[in-house]
Amino acid sequence: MADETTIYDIARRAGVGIATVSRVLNGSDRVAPATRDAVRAAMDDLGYRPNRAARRLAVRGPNRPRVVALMPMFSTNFYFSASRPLAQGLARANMDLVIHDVEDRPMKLRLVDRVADERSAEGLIMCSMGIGPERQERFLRLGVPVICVDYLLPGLPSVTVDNRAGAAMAAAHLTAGGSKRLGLIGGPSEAVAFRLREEGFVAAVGAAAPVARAEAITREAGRVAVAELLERDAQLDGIVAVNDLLALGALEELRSRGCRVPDDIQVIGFDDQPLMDALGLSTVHQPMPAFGAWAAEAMQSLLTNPRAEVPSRQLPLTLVARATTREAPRKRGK
Amino acid sequence: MADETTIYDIARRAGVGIATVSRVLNGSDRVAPATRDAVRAAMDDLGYRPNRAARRLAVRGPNRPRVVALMPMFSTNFYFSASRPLAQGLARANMDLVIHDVEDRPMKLRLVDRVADERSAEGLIMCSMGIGPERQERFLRLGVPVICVDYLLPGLPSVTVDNRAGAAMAAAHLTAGGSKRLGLIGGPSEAVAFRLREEGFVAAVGAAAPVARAEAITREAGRVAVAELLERDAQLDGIVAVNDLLALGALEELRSRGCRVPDDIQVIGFDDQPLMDALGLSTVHQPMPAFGAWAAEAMQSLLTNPRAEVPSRQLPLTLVARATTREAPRKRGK
DNA sequence: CTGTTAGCGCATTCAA
DNA sequence: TTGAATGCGCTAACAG
Repeated sequence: MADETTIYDIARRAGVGIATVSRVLNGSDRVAPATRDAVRAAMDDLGYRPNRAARRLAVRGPNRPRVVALMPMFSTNFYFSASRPLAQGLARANMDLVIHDVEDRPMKLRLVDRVADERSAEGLIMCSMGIGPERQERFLRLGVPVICVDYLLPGLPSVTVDNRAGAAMAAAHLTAGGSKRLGLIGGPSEAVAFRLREEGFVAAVGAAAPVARAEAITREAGRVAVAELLERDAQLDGIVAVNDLLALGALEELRSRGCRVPDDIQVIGFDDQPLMDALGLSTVHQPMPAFGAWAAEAMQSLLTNPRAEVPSRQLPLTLVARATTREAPRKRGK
Repeated sequence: MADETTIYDIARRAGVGIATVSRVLNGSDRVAPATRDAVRAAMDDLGYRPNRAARRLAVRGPNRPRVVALMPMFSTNFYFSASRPLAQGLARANMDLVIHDVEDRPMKLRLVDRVADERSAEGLIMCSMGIGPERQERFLRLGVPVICVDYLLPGLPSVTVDNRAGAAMAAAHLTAGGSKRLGLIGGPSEAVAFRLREEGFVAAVGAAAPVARAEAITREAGRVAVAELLERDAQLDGIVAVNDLLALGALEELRSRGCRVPDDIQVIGFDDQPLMDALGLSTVHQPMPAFGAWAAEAMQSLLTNPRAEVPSRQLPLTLVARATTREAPRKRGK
């Protein structure tokens, strides 16, 4: 918008030819110091910024594919764990990765439309979020593959886990350990994964079980949530949290109230993010790096052969029994 | 290299004009299905990939500044914590962030040269690593600002902490708590920050103190390292680790051997990465998000005004006394 | 519906 | 040391 000054402008301003401008731009030493300074002065005056696209086109720079990944980093450690293999996989395939931290829905739409409008990427990775049908259609027409990570979208390749089943598994584990009255700490409802886990829990335990939705993915929010749960039913003897941090917060609150875990109340989280083993939290393990690895591979094959058949994949969820539940630990206890 | 086919090639191959090719490329519906298919077939045959630079130039797409950040994500959680504010800050300033996970020195050099050769970025952020003088000079000539995060490089704006002082502070804390014989768990020597912390420790405690360098930044490596330390001096009663994960591993090993921490041996880490409070690890706190925030701001001002004076900044390190050391916790204990 | 013709902003010969 | 001319690959009118 504001940046429309070109080398022609500055050439005129400095009273030289565009070739000279180009020279100082590229740090050539075949320019008289005097003219160089004049050109630089002109550039400063006009607030000149070289146009990257034009430069690359002119130098016939390699046309490395670029893929942009949209992710709500806010939530958890999940994205960090998933990003690494993603970045490495794409790098190996010689592709650039642009990561955008999406804060809300409007921002998501803006970014998505931007890559479509500006053709700024040859591939799009949506993490934990969808993309409207019309936009999906648009990318299809543009020939820009879109894949989903941690989000199931019919018609698009995606990696997911069965969140419902995972939550049910967690509940069953507590029940097997002897808990009779379970409660759930849910998460912000914008996150589909949390909603699904909540559904899975309710389906398994019954609609009568108390549910408290944390407002953020923090330990503090977890503490608040258990408090709410206990207020609704002081007899609760089992807590399922849709996320490890929430479970950790619950744990802290319970302990500070003198509750013994897992003797009085069992607690289980979800994700098995790093260090949960050190903290002894029982949880549902999600193979986070596998999400990123799959995405990198899927994108690569899609960019190699646009009509490639990339099957969606459902990653396994495994229960990891540790110190906050009563059932005997099995494998994966690490 | 391999990708030199242009719309001219596919136009000829399909027996149509380049405009038509461009149309199918952009998903226009003003193309006869038959010709569309023919064009697509031609594109497939020739393995055509549109040149992004050319498209952007043609559509007069906005010339959003791009900054690439090189970081060795391998090491720790540090980069994750620092990346978020970086990404958000740059996004707010309307700049694109390309993150590269650098695995080793050769890779670093390749990437650095690439952004210089291809003029693929208007700004460069080096995390925890340097850039040779000649390359630095080259970027200067190209007018591409380079800034350093977690690495002190004379002549370049940088954010750092005083790693030496931090390690000394850690050692002093153990001493104040009564430890007489300290040992250090160092890190891989490629990482300058670890080297500096080691130096700081040695300077404070004396060259006679045992040092064991972990081969990786993992708890397992930490266990191995303490074992080595104890073998060298079974009377050790204080361990300083250059990183939290290493300290955690040490803690595990010590406990598994029946050592009581902090009664028999005090342990302190470095970084204060997330969850360290929950684990009760005493450590030296590093304001990780501040690194990213500074970088975003510095880069923005540099791109706004190339000749802006961006002063380097040294962030404060604070000691956080928790359950693995004997000194009474002060502020920041959380 | 489709082909022709101009640029987009810059790097680069090639002369001067 | 410098300037004029040419082309990079593609999109966008403008004719047909």
